[in-house]
Amino acid sequence: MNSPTVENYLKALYGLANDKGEVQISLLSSSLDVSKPTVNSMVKTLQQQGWVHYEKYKPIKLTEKGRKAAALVIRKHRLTEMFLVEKMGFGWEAVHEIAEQVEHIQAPKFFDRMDELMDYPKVDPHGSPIPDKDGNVIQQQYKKLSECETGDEVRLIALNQSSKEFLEFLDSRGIHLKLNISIKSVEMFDRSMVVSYEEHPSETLSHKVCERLLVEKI
Amino acid sequence: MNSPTVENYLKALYGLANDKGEVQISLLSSSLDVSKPTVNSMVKTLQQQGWVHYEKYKPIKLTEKGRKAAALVIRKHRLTEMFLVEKMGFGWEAVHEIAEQVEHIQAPKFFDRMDELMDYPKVDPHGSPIPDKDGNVIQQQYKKLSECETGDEVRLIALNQSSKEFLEFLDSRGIHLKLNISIKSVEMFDRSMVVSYEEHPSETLSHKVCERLLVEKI
DNA sequence: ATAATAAGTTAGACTACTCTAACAAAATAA
DNA sequence: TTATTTTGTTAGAGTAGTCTAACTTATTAT
Repeated sequence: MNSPTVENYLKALYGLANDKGEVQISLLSSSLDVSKPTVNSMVKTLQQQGWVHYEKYKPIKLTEKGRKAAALVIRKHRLTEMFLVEKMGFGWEAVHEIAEQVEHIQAPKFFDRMDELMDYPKVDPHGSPIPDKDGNVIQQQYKKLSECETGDEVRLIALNQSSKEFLEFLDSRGIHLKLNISIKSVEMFDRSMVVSYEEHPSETLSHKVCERLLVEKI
Repeated sequence: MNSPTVENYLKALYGLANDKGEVQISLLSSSLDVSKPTVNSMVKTLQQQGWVHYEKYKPIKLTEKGRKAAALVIRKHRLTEMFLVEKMGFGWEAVHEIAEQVEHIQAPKFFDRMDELMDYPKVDPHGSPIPDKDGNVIQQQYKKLSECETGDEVRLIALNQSSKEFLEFLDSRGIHLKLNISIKSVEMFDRSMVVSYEEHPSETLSHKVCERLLVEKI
């Protein structure tokens, strides 16, 4: 149906959209690691096929059809990641690369079966929500750990931009989803936080790290 | 690494090779459903890349490098088929289409993990051998049911050209791998066979069917 | 042995996706 | 407000894989 290339453009547009749902050509270009002229011509094609709204010199915006198609690609990606972790025993840092390929498979039954075998998970191994079959996403309520204060008791529910390196860092500190964290203190100087959790009575986390940990108060 | 297209050409060449390991352009053309000029030009490319031996007007032959690469694609295909049946609950008639896509994924760990989870199966759901990681295949000993005689007791170990329709036909008769079959009689006229197995005291199988059932004597 | 048929090749074109070089428009800063 | 920087566009080209039309070589049948 859609080529892997088109699916990748849609997925990127979905993820890069700002509050107005708009994306600049240069952002898409750097994000997909293709040249701006390539993006420019591809966006014209996507526009003709009804995936995006686009006018010269204006930012790109997904159409409703495009938004839904993008969500379904993300659904395939996140179901795959969850399957790889839950049913195949991969670590959460290893699954993104494989899912980047598996997400382009055109076989709804394959993904539906994964979904069924996992008993319809709501989130992927990084806490990101899995869109439903109609492309609807349940947006969770969370705040950044960096926005919390001394004395707060929180639970880790998702991650922000989870790169392989970041995930390996979290592994090394014994940090995982659903972990309960107590904030011992916040350093004024660099906004780093001293926190405790499980067998770790005192760990210091930089502001960079705290911004990527998404939590709920408990 | 290799494009899906190249992987498909290699796989087809492997499967279509005659006893000398040779394949004609027109056979590859009809098998891949692309035109002969397309095959002609693609084969020149494959030759330059060292996948095949090829000279104008001569049949195509895989090089050792090509043979191994083809076997590894087939390995990915058959591991996937087995995984879909054993671990995901698909029927043997549904797995080929999905495996056709999954086989092009470039992630050795993914297939190694399937292999491990299934405890290193030797054959796929249709009884075809799964090549090992070096591309070596253990060729099984079998004969066609059509070559057997009245009174023979045989066990079904593999299928020949298992199309979706053929597999559904077998399902409808309760025929599955490892089934023990007794040959009651062979009809001279059309070479159909009357056989019995399990709860089926008498079933007639056409010569076409019997040619595709690969068995061993017991 | 020649005619008919099948198989293979060449030439030229097309689509999808990509690039670089050069230039134009928009946004930002002095 | 003008100069500078960033962003976006156009033009032109390239690669992988595909096609049809026309032709040649090889095989098969008479």
